[in-house]
Amino acid sequence: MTADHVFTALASPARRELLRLLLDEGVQPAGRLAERFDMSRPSVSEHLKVLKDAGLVAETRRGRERLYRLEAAPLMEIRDWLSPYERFWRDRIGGLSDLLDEMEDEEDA
Amino acid sequence: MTADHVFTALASPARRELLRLLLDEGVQPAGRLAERFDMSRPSVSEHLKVLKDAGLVAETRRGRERLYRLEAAPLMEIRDWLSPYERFWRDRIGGLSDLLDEMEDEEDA
DNA sequence: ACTATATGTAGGATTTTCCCTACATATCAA
DNA sequence: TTGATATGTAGGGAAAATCCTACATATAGT
Repeated sequence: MTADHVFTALASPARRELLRLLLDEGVQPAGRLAERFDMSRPSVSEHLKVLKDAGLVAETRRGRERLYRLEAAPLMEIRDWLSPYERFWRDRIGGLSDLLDEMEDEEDA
Repeated sequence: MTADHVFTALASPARRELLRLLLDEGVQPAGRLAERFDMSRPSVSEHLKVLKDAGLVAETRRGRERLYRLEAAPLMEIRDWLSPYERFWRDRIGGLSDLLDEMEDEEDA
């Protein structure tokens, strides 16, 4: 459930696709999700486990199937991690921070 | 330089730390960056290469050293990827989308 | 030219990830 | 109870990531 787990979970295209499916199509049982992949069902199940450990999905048991739903909250951590960088690429267009960076660099020149 | 490369690059704590150092302290030569890590200098060099391939850093040669600078633009892609999920976790507090998700789920009930 | 410095690359050992095929478990339906 | 369905887990093999120690290359300084 740490930020590290979240970054790791997002590193896999298959897992990002799982999140997308849950976002676009809502809660679904594991089997229905697995159908969409060019991969064995147990492998998809493993990916779901990684997502669950990262807190990105939650499961609810309904009869013999398990419904997975998106838990987007951990993505807030990614957003928070990202935000300090926004300033940087916004300013680069103006070129001001470029100048500042150059000056900073002169420290060891 | 694809989004996939960026996600992969961000999956490593060492590489995220490199980005943070460049953000907080500005342009630096490879050696000064490597000093901060509990890891061999060549390993840090490899991490820098991964970041460079992802477009997250750029290098400039100055004499015998290579200055690395942050290139935050690819992080915009991450931000874009993230944005569709914002709606989701914002709404969950109100509980409205929970209801909608439940309804969507009833499709196959 | 010669030595020291800054850095990337090669090659390899270890660990981790990814994906598969069995198999176990639980539930549903007759 | 019996058989089918839905799903997770075990075990293992192949591929990729990670990190290391040499080594090669280029520049700086004397």
